[in-house]
Amino acid sequence: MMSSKHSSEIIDALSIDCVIFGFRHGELDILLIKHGEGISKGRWALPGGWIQYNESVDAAAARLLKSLTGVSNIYLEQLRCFGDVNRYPTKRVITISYYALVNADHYDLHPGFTASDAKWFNLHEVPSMPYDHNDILEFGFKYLKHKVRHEPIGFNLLPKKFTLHQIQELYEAILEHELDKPNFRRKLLNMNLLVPCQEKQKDVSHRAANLYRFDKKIYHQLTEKGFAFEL
Amino acid sequence: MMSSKHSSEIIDALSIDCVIFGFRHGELDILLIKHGEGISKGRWALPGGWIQYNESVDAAAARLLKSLTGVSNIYLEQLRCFGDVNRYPTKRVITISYYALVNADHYDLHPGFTASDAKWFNLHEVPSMPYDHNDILEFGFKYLKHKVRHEPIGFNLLPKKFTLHQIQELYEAILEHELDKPNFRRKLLNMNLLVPCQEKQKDVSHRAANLYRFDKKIYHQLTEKGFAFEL
DNA sequence: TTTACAAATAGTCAATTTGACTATATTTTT
DNA sequence: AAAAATATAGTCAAATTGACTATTTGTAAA
Repeated sequence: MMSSKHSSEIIDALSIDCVIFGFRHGELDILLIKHGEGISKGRWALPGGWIQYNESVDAAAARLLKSLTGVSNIYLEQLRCFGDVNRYPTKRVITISYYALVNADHYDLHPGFTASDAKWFNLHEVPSMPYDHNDILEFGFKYLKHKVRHEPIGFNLLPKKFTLHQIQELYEAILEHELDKPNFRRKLLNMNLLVPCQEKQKDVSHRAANLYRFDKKIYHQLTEKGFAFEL
Repeated sequence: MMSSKHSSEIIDALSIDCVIFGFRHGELDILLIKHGEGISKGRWALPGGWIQYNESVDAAAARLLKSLTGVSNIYLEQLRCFGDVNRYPTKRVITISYYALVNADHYDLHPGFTASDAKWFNLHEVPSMPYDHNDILEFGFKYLKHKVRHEPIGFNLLPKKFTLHQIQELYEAILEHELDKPNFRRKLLNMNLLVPCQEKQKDVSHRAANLYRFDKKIYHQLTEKGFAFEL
C-alpha cells in the first residue's frame, strides 16, 4: 500500500508487547517467552516485537503473539503506549502494550519465531525482565483489577459452563482478597446476566453445583438500557 | 542520547493527537487548531504533530499542545494508540492520542508553530476533520463519559472554589442528561471529598451558594482505604 | 416595603441494596 | 448411618437510593 516501503519492512521505532493473563486452578498466570536471539537472548520477557508497514497495530499484536507463543484467536485489548526516551537500550523504541485474559488450559504453547521458549508464570513469581517489561506488567495488572470491578470480564476465561464458585475464585484471584460467598452469589444472580444451564457439575466429591453460562447478548441488551456492572 | 539520530529529528511513523475538552458556561468544548501548512492546510483538526527522538511521548504531547495552542501546564493523560494502516493518507503513521479536561476560561489561546489558528468548538458543532480525528474525538468523549462516573474527574476544570451546582452542571454536560439536585448534593457530600470553604458565592441575583474545594490529599487517603468514587 | 421570584439547602419516606451472618440441602466418603 | 464438604437459601439490621416536598435565603420588581 504505502509509499516506498516494502510491505514486510518494519517500523523500527515502534514495538508491541503483550500482557497475557491466564487463569487456571484458581491462580493467575502471565504468559512469557524466552528470547532466542537479539540483545536480550536467554531472558524471559513479555511476548512482543516489531510492527510491519502493511498491518494495523492491532493485527501486529495478534500476529506476534501467535508466532511467538502459538496463542491465537483471543480478544486482545490495547493497554497503553510506553514511550520514555531510554526505555530500550540500543535505540529509541516506543511500545504499544496489549492485554488479554484467557483460560490458560485452552491453549497449547508453541514457542516460535524469535522465542526459544514460552511459559506461563505465576503472577507472583515473575522474573526480572528486560526493558520496562515489569512496569508494563504491573500496569496491566492494575488495569485488570480496575476492570474486573466495572465490567463482566473474565467469563471468557472460564469454561462455557461454569459454577458460581468458579467465578468467585477468579474474582478473588484478581482482587487478591476473599469475598463472602452468599453475597457474591446474590449480587451476580440479581444482575440477570447469567443463564442457568439445566445441568450440574460432575465428578466432584460433594454436592454438585449448578452450571451457568454468560450470555453476551443479554449483557449488551442490559448495557444499552443503562445497566452498569459493578462487582 | 541515541545512536545516530539527531536530537531534534522526528520519528516519522509516529504522531501525537490531543483531545482537549474545555468546560465553560455549562458547556463542553473541544480545542482544535487550523493547519497552517502541510497536506491538511486550512482544515481544523486535533492539535498534534511529530515526536522527537530526544523526548518522551508524554513530553511530546505537552510540547506540541503548547506550541500549537499556547495551552500548557495541564494534566495530559494518554488515551490510546490509533494504528490502522490507512489512517494517514501519504504514509504509514500511527498516532498516540492524549486527553485532558480543562477550564476553557483559564487559558488564552495563542496559535503557533504549524497552526494558523486555535479555537474552542462546541462539542456538538465540530467540523469534519482530516484523517481519523473525528473517530479519535468520539473515542475521547466516550472515555470521558465513562471516567466521570468512576473518578472524581473534573474538579480541576472548575475554579478552585466552586458551588455544588457547578459540579452538577459539569456532570450533566458530560453525561448529557439531568440529575436530581438534592440527591446529587447528598451523594457528593457524603463522600467527604469536598471541603467547605467558609465562604459564599458573590454577585448572583439570588441566594448565594456555599463554596467548596476538592482536596486531593483527602481523595488519596480515601482511595487507599478502598473508597471507590461512583457518581 | 412588601411581594414575587430564583435558587440553595433541608428533610421525608418507601424501596432497594448491602454486609454479616445462620440455616438447610445435597452429595460423597468413612 | 454418620461425617464431611460444599451448594444454596434465608434472615435482618443498616445503609443507600430515587423520587419527591418543604423551607430558607437572597435579589429584584411592584
